[in-house]
Amino acid sequence: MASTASTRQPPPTATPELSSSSGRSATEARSLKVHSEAERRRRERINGHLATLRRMMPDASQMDKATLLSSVVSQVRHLKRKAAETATQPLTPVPPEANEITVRCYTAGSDDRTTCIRATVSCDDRPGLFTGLAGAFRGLGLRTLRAELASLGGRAHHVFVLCNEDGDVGAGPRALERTVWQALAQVAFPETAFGGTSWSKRQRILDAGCSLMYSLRAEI
Amino acid sequence: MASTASTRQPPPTATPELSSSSGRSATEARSLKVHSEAERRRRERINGHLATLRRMMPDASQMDKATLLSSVVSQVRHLKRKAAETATQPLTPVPPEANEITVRCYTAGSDDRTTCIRATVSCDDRPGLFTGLAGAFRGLGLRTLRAELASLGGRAHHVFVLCNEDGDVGAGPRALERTVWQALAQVAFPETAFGGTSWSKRQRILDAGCSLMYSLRAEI
DNA sequence: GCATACACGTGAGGC
DNA sequence: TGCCTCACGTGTATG
Repeated sequence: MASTASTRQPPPTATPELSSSSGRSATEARSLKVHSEAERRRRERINGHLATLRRMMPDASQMDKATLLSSVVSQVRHLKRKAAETATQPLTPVPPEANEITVRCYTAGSDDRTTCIRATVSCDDRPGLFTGLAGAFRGLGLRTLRAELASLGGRAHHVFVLCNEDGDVGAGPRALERTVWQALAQVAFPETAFGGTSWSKRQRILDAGCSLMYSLRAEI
Repeated sequence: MASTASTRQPPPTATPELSSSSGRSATEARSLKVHSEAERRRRERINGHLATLRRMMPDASQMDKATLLSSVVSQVRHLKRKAAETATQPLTPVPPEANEITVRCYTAGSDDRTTCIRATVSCDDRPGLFTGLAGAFRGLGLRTLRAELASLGGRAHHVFVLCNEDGDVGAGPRALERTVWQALAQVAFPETAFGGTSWSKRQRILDAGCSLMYSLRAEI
């Protein structure tokens, strides 16, 4: 099934016996000719666009028409969703209502030497918050590779990607995560006395006093 | 041209005179029948996908097939470009090689009371740079609304959206831009003694000494 | 009448 | 061989 499709040669256009011999009047025959020619032009237009689509789709050179169109349908669906997602996500999303700090430590690159940290902070915004968070990383000897911040309606959401400057994880990734988390918590929620509240496992602590939820995720 | 296309009724499937009367053997006739039926199924598959595409495209209900396909081509092109743009833009792009600080002051919202500033900084990365820039805004009484930072290969690119905390532009937007620009320059390029170099107009200064280009843009 | 667009059945060629 | 896909010319409907 599915012959080469795009490289197929049409048979030499067997000219429909135009004149004489058949039970056709001359005008009938000519009108039939212009008709078939118009129809061929129509086919060429359609197949031209089909060929263009084939070139635009991945691995579509051997697909038959129906399969090609079906893949176009999926591709359009996929692209539409992707465009819609990224259109609302170019910057960090609208700051969520829940207060939350997440810290995840991972190794990037082919060698497992480069340790990266992804940290997010959602909290009430206030003057100096951003500076404070940035300073916290500096104090920990972490370099900021990427950062995104959105502030809206008194709420702020931050995303940071950091790396350990000396490439040394020290006491291990879990301990590093805990340290970062505590440093961020001190800046983001200074009013809350934060001890070493149960980092050992993923947990959610509902602080009834200020109606805040602090959650700590060891994985994502 | 272009009849309703999607609501067209096929003529009642004029069954090709199957048996008898024609100069066909019975097996020939039957094979011809299964052939034409297979061909119809094939057409139905293709047209089914075309109908799906028609539903997905805007205002395509009256298009003929060729026009529909041509609009699908444009749509896919458009979506691909959009997806590619936003895919590489969710974070700030790869840090450019040229050193540059841009500051633009504008009024956001329906009322012209809210003054915003968009500032970008491209420079060599170093520990504490991010903290320094964030601190510069803090020192100027500016609140950071949005921020993006990318650091790659020793280069860093920052985008900030700020607002004046007290909503007061003070000596006017141009003066504010100048102030912000100078503060950022002091952090980003401390080795360069930066005077009040010609803010008055958009300009580019090529500093031959360190092969850096500082450009200042009053508009974007 | 003319132009256009569609569905159809058929022949040809590829696995 | 049979099954599949394609291009073709035709009949027919619409404007």
